[in-house]
Amino acid sequence: MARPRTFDEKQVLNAVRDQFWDAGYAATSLEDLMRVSGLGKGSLYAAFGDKRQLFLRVLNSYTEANHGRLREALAGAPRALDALRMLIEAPVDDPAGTRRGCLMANSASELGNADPEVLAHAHRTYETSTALIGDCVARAQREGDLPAEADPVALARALLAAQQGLVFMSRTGMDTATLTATARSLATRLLPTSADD
Amino acid sequence: MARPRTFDEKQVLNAVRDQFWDAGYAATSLEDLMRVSGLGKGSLYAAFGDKRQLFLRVLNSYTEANHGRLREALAGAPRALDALRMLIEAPVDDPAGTRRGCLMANSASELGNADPEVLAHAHRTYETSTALIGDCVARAQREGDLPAEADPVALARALLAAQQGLVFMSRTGMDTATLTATARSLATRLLPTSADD
DNA sequence: CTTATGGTGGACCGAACGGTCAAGAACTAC
DNA sequence: GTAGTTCTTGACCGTTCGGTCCACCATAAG
Repeated sequence: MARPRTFDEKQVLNAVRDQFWDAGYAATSLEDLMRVSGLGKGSLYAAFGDKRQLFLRVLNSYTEANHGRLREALAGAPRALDALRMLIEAPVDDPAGTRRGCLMANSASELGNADPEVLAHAHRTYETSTALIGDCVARAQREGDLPAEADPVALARALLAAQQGLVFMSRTGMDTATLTATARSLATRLLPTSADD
Repeated sequence: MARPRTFDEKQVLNAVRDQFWDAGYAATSLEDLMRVSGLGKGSLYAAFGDKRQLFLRVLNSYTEANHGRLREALAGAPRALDALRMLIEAPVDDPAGTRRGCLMANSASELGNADPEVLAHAHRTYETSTALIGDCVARAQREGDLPAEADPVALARALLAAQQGLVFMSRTGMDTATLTATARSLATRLLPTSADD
């Protein structure tokens, strides 16, 4: 009935996400968004609304994708403890050139005070992550790999904080070897097993 | 010989620091800086150079002040272990209204990809912090409060990562009680004592 | 006093910003 | 074919940006 779109929405959102991820929200101009998406201003506005709406949409799809991957990783691991270890050591695998940190964390840092919605989104994201990790901790306890007396949620929060801290250090350009050592150090202390002692 | 300045440099730098801290670098305009400092554009430029130079100067004095305070806290504590505990639990004390995170961390997140100098500064900062904390860990080991077999620097890095992670969670608006519990959870696991076991 | 020196504040600049809009192009339904 | 609808493009708008510049001012030295 009408002219069809010439762009793929997912591709555009990915390109826009990378731009925001690389430069931050404020430092990304509409011209940047036009360049990376290949769309004109009018098309961008008609399809996604203004800059902030587009950003929030990107942020949402980013965290949803992240949670999906986290869910898979935690559910798919043969032993829950392995999944938790990988969670902590994952930040290390980022190639040295692409240490952009976590888009959600970067955005919360940049826009926290100015945009309560971003802060609220970050808060919700961490709650969901905590729940996912907490379930995995409980499973590891049932599997006998973690002491049963620990509170799964408290440990999950500790793991999440440690992971975010690691992502941060990674972003500052810490060399891979040191980063790996730090991740191991944290994993060993936060995820004690009888083998470690 | 000439007209004296009518402003106090430290006051101006503090005001400017708070502005950058609240709004971030890109979202802070020269008009904002004029408002919070009470100076005209000409005075700002004559005294501190352009926006970026002023920002870098603020960042430097911020981290220096932070390291000074850290040095004092670590050196002044009767027992080193107490200082390390306080290091981890400090993020909790931030009043709920002023959860602005760490200026250095926020800046690295916002400008990391765009300004290598900021990234390098963050890297140097973390190295210095690690050294300070590492010394304190070694002292705690000498005082018999921490297992002697652990590598002080590795533990220092783990503590630093955990602390940065906590500051992050604090920034997202996590309620104080949960934040406290998370800090305790981390402190207990990263700083084990015979009493805790 | 006069003069030299540096501080101050605001007018001014070109560029870039986010956002709007209208005219035309590409498609489907008929 | 024609009509109707959506998408695309780029010109255009007012605002704000970071930065420069200069006339003016307050002081100290002589």
